[in-house]
Amino acid sequence: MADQVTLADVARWAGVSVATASRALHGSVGRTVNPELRARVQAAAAELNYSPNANAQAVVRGTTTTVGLIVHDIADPSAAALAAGVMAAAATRNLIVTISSTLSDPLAEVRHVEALRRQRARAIVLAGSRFNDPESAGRLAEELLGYAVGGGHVAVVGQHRLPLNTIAIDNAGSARRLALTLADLGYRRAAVLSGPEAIATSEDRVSGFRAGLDQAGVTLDPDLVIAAPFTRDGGYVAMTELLDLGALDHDLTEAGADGSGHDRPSSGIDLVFAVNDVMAVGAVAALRDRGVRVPADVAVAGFDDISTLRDVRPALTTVRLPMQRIGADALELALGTTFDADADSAERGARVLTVAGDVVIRESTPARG
Amino acid sequence: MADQVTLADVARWAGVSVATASRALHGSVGRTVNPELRARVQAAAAELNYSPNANAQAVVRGTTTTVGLIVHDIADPSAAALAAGVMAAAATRNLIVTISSTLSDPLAEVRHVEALRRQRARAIVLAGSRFNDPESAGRLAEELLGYAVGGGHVAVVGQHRLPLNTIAIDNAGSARRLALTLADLGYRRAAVLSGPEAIATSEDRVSGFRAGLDQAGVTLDPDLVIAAPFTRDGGYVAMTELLDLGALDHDLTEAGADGSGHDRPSSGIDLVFAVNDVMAVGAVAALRDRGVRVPADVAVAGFDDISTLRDVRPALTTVRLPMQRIGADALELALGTTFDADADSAERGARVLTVAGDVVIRESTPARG
DNA sequence: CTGTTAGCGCCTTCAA
DNA sequence: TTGAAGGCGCTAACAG
Repeated sequence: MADQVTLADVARWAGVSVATASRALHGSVGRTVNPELRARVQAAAAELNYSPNANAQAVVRGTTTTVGLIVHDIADPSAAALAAGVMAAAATRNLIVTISSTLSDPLAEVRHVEALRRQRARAIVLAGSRFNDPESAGRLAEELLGYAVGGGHVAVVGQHRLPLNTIAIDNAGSARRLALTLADLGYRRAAVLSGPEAIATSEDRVSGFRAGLDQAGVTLDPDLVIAAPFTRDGGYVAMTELLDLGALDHDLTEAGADGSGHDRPSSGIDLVFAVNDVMAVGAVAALRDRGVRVPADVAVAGFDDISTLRDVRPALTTVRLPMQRIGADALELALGTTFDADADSAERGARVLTVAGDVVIRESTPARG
Repeated sequence: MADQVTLADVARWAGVSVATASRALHGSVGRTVNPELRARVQAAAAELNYSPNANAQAVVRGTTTTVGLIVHDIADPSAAALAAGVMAAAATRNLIVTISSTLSDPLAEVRHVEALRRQRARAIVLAGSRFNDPESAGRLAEELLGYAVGGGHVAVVGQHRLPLNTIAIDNAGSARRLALTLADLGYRRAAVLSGPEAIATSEDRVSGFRAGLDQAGVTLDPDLVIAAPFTRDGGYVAMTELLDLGALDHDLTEAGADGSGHDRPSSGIDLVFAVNDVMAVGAVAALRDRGVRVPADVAVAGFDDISTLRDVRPALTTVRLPMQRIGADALELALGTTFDADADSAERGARVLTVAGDVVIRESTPARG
């Protein structure tokens, strides 16, 4: 490995002092340098293939040009959209973005904050799905607060109930409105495909959905809430389980058997709500594989309004969340506020932005007669 | 902003020297430290909320624990999958991943490599789609080589024809095989929806596809190759343009007008190849909006086999690329080899892995009678 | 305008 | 085993 070229090398080669070289290359404030010397320094730098050491700069300047983003899984389209938003906002400020995925490991979340803190990242945007795990939650809070007290800027996407800038996504309220709308359309027997119990986002959507149904006078049978991984395959498996439970039996047997013209007796479900679009797509696939028609035999709704899924047919009823925008806002929010350890949340200016989703009704949940 | 706690603070608080504190916390090689002292130091660190300064460590150690990944657009599912692979591989080595999107700007690619180089990133995985722009290509090569000569580890995904570790994706060959397979199925008049001309990936797929058709004795009318952005909407727009060109006219008018029973005369196309799945989906949407049935009226094929699109119907014929695996391999490849400036490509051990895609025929391109 | 001189926070010889 | 001191690459006073 060839040795790194340092500023001293450049200065020597150009016949100036390191101070001059530094000023010529990066221009100290107020200071100016002779054009001819500067040209010489720049030529030397180019000649020697010099690359300034950002770490050394960070040490002396006490700050970096890096921001950190922590997400659940970058392969999740929703997280990718958020990341794109953060990166776009970062680009306008000439900042570099470091991304890490927690892959559903609460401790990974803590480790990543810790790492970002060591790097002296200028800001951290934490969008890892919240976990319902008290221990890791405590350590996370500690780490985050330690970072913030040290002058770090933070924004949390999804409520962590911490005295930090937050973009709260109203999962519960949005799911509630979705449920109300669907009840209005005539749906009366729903099943839910939820994510892992440890993920609060999923739980909020389920409880909000249930609240909405309650409000509409529709009850949700607890046996019809199936937990599974947050993925497409999770949706497929959960839906299959639901079918094996006989949740839809009237459609496949009774309706055909009695031929009475009464379809969908109260024993069978008429609607499946998956806590995210990806799971919903998996559910639709499972239904199709079993010969169940959507929405003729059963309706399906999701959550997120993932753009790459906007073209699946039947078009999916869902709740739209502007993730890219949220990502950009999160970074701005983080960077816009400084943390003062001696003030309480409000005085300190920790701000909370609440984002509600838009219910989008599409083909997968038509009005029922 | 509260001031940062330094190692000196911790040492003072624990009543030891900074040297001892350093060794207690990170354990220098060969050196060992009294258990009791170490406990005291660790207690002090915890008490003071100490966070080691990774930048300072990087300066003195001359290396970091960061790897950089450069992609076209992280919101592109294909890139996100690659990123997930890189991150997974990085996690096993305790490395942090910095991601940046070039957003189709060739100069951004150069800037990002430059930034990563300053950060003294331990490795760079460059997967930004290659641009057919000689100037930026030259600067990119210069920057990349400068980084490699300085001891940096690099892997390039997609051939850059540089003496660097490369994971070559056989876009042309794969597209060729796709074309051959489709010709075998009976397709005779194809149109192509390509990406921006500056992106080599797109061009390779187009030329490979054309070569395959040629080999099968089918010609591709140059007027039927439409360039558009690499996105879903790009696919939609390009397909609309194609329809406005009258590429499908026989289906919508002639076939109905003459009622001769000869459907699909040689004047109309029977197949549309979009250079990636996302564009293909946009194309299908455009067709649907115009009342054209897929595959009954025209067949559609894509490229990438994006997992979230695996459930769209009709299921899309495409070429499968194992992006996640490629990402992981790319990082391993980069980290596994050291660059020796005084050797040529082969001696130096710059390795080239070629990955071919698998042609996957699905409902969108059934055999034609 | 330029050069000299302190550091920045940390690790690592080198003595003790 | 511990501590003192030098140095990593760079910037920012401070003189000249």
